[in-house]
Amino acid sequence: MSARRPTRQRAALARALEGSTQFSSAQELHARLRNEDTTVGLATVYRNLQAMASEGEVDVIRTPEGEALYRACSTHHHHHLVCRVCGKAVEVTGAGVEAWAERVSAEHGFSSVQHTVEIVGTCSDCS
Amino acid sequence: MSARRPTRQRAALARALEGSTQFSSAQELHARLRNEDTTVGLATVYRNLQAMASEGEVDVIRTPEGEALYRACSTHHHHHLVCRVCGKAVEVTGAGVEAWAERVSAEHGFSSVQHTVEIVGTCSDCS
DNA sequence: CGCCTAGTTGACAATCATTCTCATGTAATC
DNA sequence: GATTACATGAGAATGATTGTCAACTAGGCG
Repeated sequence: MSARRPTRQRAALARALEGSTQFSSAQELHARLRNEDTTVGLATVYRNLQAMASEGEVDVIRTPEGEALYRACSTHHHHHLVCRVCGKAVEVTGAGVEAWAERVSAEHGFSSVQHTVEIVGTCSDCS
Repeated sequence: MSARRPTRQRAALARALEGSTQFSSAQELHARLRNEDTTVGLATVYRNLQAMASEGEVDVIRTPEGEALYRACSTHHHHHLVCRVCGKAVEVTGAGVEAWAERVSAEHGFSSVQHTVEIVGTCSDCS
């Protein structure tokens, strides 16, 4: 919970994340920074992404291939609707889903549940 | 879509999958086979797992670390409630969730949608 | 302002799951 | 039994991610 120290690298990474509404891989973010003025080490990108994720500042999803994708994210609980072609992501909420997850978990005696919901499809621009 | 050829290795893998109700990684399955009489190459395990997954014979989920886990699975559409401690997995269905996913997708102009829902918690035995 | 200390960084090696390569094996067909 | 196309296995290759460790720097202190 210690306040992390603001650094040039961290700021650049945050900027790169804010600059896109789509999910990007760590590698992409690293490359994007490299193409600009700022140079940030790959390990640093990973470290900060991890830190930001555990602070809830970014969201993480996984491609079917298992690669992690990150995106700056508002802090309320929500899920994603992702275009499989262009990667565009829309945040969606669903009170019904939350309730369903709770109920199902309780029915089976599970506690401390978390859930992930990802919807993948083809958006109107790409179909 | 060609019928795959039945082989000793494929059968052994199928048996290993049937033998457990929990999700197992490809590495685990490979090790389990190795400990028994049957020896199956790691590449073969991956190849068959992949083939079986695309035929819908097994389900695939990903650990938070990105490792793929497989499990023999009945063919109807459903989701999983997984214990984060012991790995026990319960199949759950939720008509409400399906409907919600459809509606949300349509609202945003998405088509050909697929969705994944995973609920992770601590089961009664492990809490 | 100059110094100290602990958190940060970056280059690169190391890991680890997964995929690729290609020579060899084998099920199905004739 | 001969043929052929698909399957297998050993090991190399890949590629994302993590670990290592010396060099760097933000912030507090005098």
